[in-house]
Amino acid sequence: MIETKIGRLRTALKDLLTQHELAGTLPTSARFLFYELVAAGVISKERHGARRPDQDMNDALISLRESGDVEWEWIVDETRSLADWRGAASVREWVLDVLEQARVDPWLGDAPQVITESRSLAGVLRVLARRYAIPIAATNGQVGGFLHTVIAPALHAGQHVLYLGDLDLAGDQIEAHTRRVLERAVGELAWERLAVTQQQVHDHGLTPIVKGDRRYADGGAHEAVETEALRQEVIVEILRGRLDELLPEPLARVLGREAAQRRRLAGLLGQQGEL
DNA sequence: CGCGGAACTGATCTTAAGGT
DNA sequence: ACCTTAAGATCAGTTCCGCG
Repeated sequence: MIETKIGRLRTALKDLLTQHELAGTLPTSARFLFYELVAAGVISKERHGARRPDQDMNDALISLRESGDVEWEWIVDETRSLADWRGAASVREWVLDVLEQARVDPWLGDAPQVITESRSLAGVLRVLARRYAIPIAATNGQVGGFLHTVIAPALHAGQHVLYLGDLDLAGDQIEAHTRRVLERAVGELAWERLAVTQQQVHDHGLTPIVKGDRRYADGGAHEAVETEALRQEVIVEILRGRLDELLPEPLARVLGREAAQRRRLAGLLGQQGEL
């Protein structure tokens, strides 16, 4: 067994992914794995030279995926997507194809909007958002146009916004800016910071790291806790718990009605023959 | 007060160089 | 030939500092 740096990283990654598999938190993202390995003390967040601290891990991850030790599907790439507008042989068949995606709104027209700072967080929360039939978006750091063109038009005054972002200087600035832009566009929102909060840092015994911000003449030293410092499992539970509290009706009942309606509609369409 | 430049947020991949 | 490390690329958008 060769104890190389990349070899150790591969082993640590493989173990970590096995844990994710057992915990049911797959897929995950490279960024989460990185922070979890940092938290576990396997790798350092400190930069040595010009190479970024996550690059060794990414190299290890790529080789694991290419060798087949890690399923490609276990890691989501938040930066890329496929736009697919293909049709079916007939409209009837198309409707049958997409019937699985048809949802009943458990929120009576007032679903909360989830907004995350990082793409990776939105990626791992997406399965939950789908189950609860709510919209989810990542700002991906500082952003302007996207808020005006996509998010604001889908929001209304008073709507619940559940925000998840880093607990640090830049994270606060990003949240404040996001909220300012959206509230100026649609009016006051029921804005709630779900994570990371000072309370969670306390409850989960998280240790803030000291970050600098070289935009500031004095070095801008400040304490910071990244969202990924809370384990993926914990973040998922935080959102799930809040959504359950906000739901006007237990989710299981709505999902039951939804499935029954789908079956009836599939039955009706099936009797129509070729249209 | 306006503006340019630098720094920051976010994510991942490729290529070159060095070592065995 | 293969493995590891180093360094670079790419993108949009916001915020802060300092200068004129």
